[in-house]
Amino acid sequence: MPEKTYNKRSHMCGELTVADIGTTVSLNGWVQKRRDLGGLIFIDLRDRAGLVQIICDRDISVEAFEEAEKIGSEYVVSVVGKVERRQSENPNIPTGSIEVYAEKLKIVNEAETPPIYIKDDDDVSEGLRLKYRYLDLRKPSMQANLLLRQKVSNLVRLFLTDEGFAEVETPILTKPTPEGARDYLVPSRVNAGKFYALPQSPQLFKQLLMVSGMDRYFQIVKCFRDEDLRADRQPEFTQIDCEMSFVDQEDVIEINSRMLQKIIKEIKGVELSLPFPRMAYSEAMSRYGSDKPDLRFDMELIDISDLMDGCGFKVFADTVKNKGQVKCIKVDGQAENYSRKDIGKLEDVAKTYGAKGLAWMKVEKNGEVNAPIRKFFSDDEITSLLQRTQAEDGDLLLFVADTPPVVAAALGHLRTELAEQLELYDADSYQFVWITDFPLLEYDEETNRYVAMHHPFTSPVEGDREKLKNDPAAVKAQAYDIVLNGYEIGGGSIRIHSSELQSDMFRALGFTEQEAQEKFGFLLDAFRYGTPPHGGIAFGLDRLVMILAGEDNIRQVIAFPKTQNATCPLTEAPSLADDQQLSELHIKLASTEATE
RNA sequence: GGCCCGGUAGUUCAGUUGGUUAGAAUGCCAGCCUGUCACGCUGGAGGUCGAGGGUUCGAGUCCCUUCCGGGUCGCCA
Repeated sequence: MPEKTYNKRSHMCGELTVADIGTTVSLNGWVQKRRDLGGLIFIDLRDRAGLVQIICDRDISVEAFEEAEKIGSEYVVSVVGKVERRQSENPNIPTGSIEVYAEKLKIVNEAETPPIYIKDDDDVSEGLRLKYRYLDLRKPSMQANLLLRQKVSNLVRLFLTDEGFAEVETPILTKPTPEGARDYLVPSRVNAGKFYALPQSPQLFKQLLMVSGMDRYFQIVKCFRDEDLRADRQPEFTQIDCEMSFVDQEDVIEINSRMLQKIIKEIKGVELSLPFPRMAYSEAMSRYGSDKPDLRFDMELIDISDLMDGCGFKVFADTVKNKGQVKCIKVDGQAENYSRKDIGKLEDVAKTYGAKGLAWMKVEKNGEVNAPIRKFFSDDEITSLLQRTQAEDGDLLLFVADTPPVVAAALGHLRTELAEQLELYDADSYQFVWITDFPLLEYDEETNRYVAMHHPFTSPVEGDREKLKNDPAAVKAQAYDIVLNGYEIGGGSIRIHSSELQSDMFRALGFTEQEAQEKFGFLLDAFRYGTPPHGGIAFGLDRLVMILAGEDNIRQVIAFPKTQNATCPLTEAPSLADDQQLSELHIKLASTEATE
């Protein structure tokens, strides 16, 4: 047997403690740092568990010392030595009370100087980090995030399995789904001119599993949407996907609330009480200007439309006359701290969401209202405004007048922007809220028809079935989103389980019988053979883990994410296909540029 | 598709109204150093200023185009 280049490992570096003093250990890891004092060499050796200091002294082993003189950062080395208490402790690392005297030291593999620093408090550009992701993932924080992710997945698997859910895999090569996000298409070689799509979610399959009597299903599953990326959006992402038979909305909310409660308990050690708060969609929009309100702080939107009806400020009065809204938020005690320039920046935020401007008033310490628009209002109007807003001396009021959706979006985002600036919430708190009673449909100006707000398989609430035919906009859905700290982390619905109602739904969406049959015929067929009432939910695992990890983008909790261009700097995907491949797939490129 | 920010040494950045040979820190290399832990000291190497074009006597700096990264609006049932 040839000698191995490394010694069999006895311990992980980061796991050694004072209890190991006196024992001889065998460690394998990467060289975080070498400190060469001339006659004495210190090495910080790193593995997944952490760092430990190795000391190389000629008096212990000349061979080990001479080997240590050759090593550089990120070399892979194998060390055998005795654990000793340190002469002077290093309180900055968990193993700081001990060190290992190297008796044997082997260089297992050399390393080029890494292009990025392997340490947590780096500020290397993300493009480089992704190009050298295998180095980036050596950082303790990134490893911790991946391990946290696994812990959450495990908790979910255990919990759902205990609750009687069966984990079933569904196809990745499947049928394009209209009515949703853009699909990733996969050409079929065997069926010329035809395409699979990657699933945006296993929606239809999980419903079919209910028809087949699996009763309770879950899957931790990759989903794909060919849409533009954001800090919390990747084109491929992971869902915790669940479906249950013979349940209503309350059942789904109950069981999933318990699951989330357990996750927060196990991961964060925080005991949240159930039930989580609920809020109707319309209430969330009117009070917080968002269907994913961050309830860690107040600063609610205050409707002053009625007070502004016929007021002297034409912008407000006209908005109200034209069926618009005037709303404001009150920023407690910040009148002094926001200069005109600061407010100008807030106005830019509001304008991003379609507001034409941002009006403001400052209530001075003496109770006087200071604002460029003060002159347009009577004293009575100011009095009732202050009364309505409960504004006190030193408060800042910010107003937006526009259509209800613009007012909601502008003030809603301003609210969260201000909360961030003013640190109005505890970063370690976890505030869940279920948003319910969504509209079933919304009118799409572009295509001049109604589209499903959730998806076309969502059941209307019991009483609204008839309205589907004569007043579609008024129909409420049995749909629910779960929101955590202002992030939508999951959503679901009770599904339609009768083929008649499903047909009515398709009609409301403007599908002909034939179109419905072409696109979803297999589902409608299945529904004819005895379908249980069913419903479910899907969570965005990446987002959930992101929040639990305290990160502000999901790339930090995904091992190999894509850039904003949906490319992978590491593998350089996507890439060109050669002519042979294209011809096998019966594909001819329209643009010649891409073939160069 | 739109808007905003960024791209200068391996890395993170500075670089004035356009003007000498583009700097710093860190990393890297060499030498010295037996208790360091952001080791220290001395010396050294290292640049297509993202790319292309233009204005100019002269461009890292101004203009145009383009590529890349990030944020965001639209989009994401």
